[in-house]
Amino acid sequence: MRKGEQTRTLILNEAVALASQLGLEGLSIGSLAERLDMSKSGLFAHFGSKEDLQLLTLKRAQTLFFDEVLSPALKHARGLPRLRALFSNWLGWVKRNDDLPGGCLMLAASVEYDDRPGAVRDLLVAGQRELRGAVAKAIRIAIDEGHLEPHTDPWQLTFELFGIVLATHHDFRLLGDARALERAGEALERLLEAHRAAAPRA
Amino acid sequence: MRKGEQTRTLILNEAVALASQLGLEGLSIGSLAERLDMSKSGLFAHFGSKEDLQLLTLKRAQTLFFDEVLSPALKHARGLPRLRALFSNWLGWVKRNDDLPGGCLMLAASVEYDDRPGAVRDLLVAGQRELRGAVAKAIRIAIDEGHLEPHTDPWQLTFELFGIVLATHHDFRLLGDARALERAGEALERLLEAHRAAAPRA
DNA sequence: CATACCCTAGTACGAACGTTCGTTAATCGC
DNA sequence: GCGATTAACGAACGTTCGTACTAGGGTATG
Repeated sequence: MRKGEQTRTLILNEAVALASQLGLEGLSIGSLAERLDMSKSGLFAHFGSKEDLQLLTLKRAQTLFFDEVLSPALKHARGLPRLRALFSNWLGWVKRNDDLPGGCLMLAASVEYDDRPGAVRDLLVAGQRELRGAVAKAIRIAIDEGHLEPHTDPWQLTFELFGIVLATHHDFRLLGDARALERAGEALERLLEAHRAAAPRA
Repeated sequence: MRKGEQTRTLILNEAVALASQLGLEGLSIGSLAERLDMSKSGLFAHFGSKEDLQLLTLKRAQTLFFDEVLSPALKHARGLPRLRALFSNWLGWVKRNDDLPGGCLMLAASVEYDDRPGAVRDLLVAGQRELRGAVAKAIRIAIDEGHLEPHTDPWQLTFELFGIVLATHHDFRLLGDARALERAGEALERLLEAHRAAAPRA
């Protein structure tokens, strides 16, 4: 890897951490440079504009998410086990503090850009659509496997799962309530129980 | 009412709208003054500092919320009717566009300040605690009335209700998905059904 | 080892930020 | 209606913002 490319990666990693605390808009080139012991201009040269930096920062966070939440879940058995793994990984992502000290960046950016049209918002929407699709697919597979009852609506269940994660994030981050994780687990179980197939096919 | 007091109210109303779009941090005194055809210094004189403006803006939004969501719900019959009214009002708050063009200000501020200690965060936490307490109380009443089964955990149910609202806000605001409101209704029904008392006492 | 390129730092810019100042104009209580 | 109080203004403060330049040193390739 070229020198520039590796410092660029270094910059983006720090940018993800900083943006998770200050938001994508609050993330400033000056403070980012200071954190990395670089000059503002030297850092800026890596990105043509601030929007580029924001987009690449968001993309980096999305990649991290898919690598650490979605991808590992695919290693688990199709159906409920995979769905549970996905949920568990997701909660792990929510509470991770090392490279996301301010909580999920996509979530923060969603609130920030939900009424600000542009490339950032488009990227957020695309990522969210991809995530929803993946969850819904996992649910559909669980139905096919006979783990969930056939009448289960994958999109509705995805919606409710997402709600649990959002509430967990909120309680864990703002209120500092660690019990939110147990609450999330309980909510998941009740949700799955309500849609559990009467008699497993296999 | 004194002259200063009424322009102050005018300022705060506009501040709530602007902050709902740009966040409490993104809300700048200059742009706010421009919107109101005032001078920056004239506006600033009403508040000793930007943090004061932020705090008063947030308080105004909280008052609006309690007046339009919680308070009207108390007029409905104790138990499930009141709980449903509360939820319905809440969804109405989420989708209102006139004075909250950028979505719920408390929610935006929560994401912005969840990792920024200070007076703003404290106010947010206090408001959230009050809200949670009110919802949990409504649930407890519904249990006492025999509408929900006695083993229902009010805090757990409050948590899950909150999750549904959060997911609705997200889908409605970021994805522009109006079906989120129907999804929320369906999720509420499933949740209430799971906790419904077998035989109503009254 | 030499050369070409790629980084990075330095400097400067106009604009916007929150804040303070002194002053004028409007409003209030008597 | 007069005098005291309050509301609003315009200008300027120092700082930080994102963004252009110009050089010079480090790195990788021939």
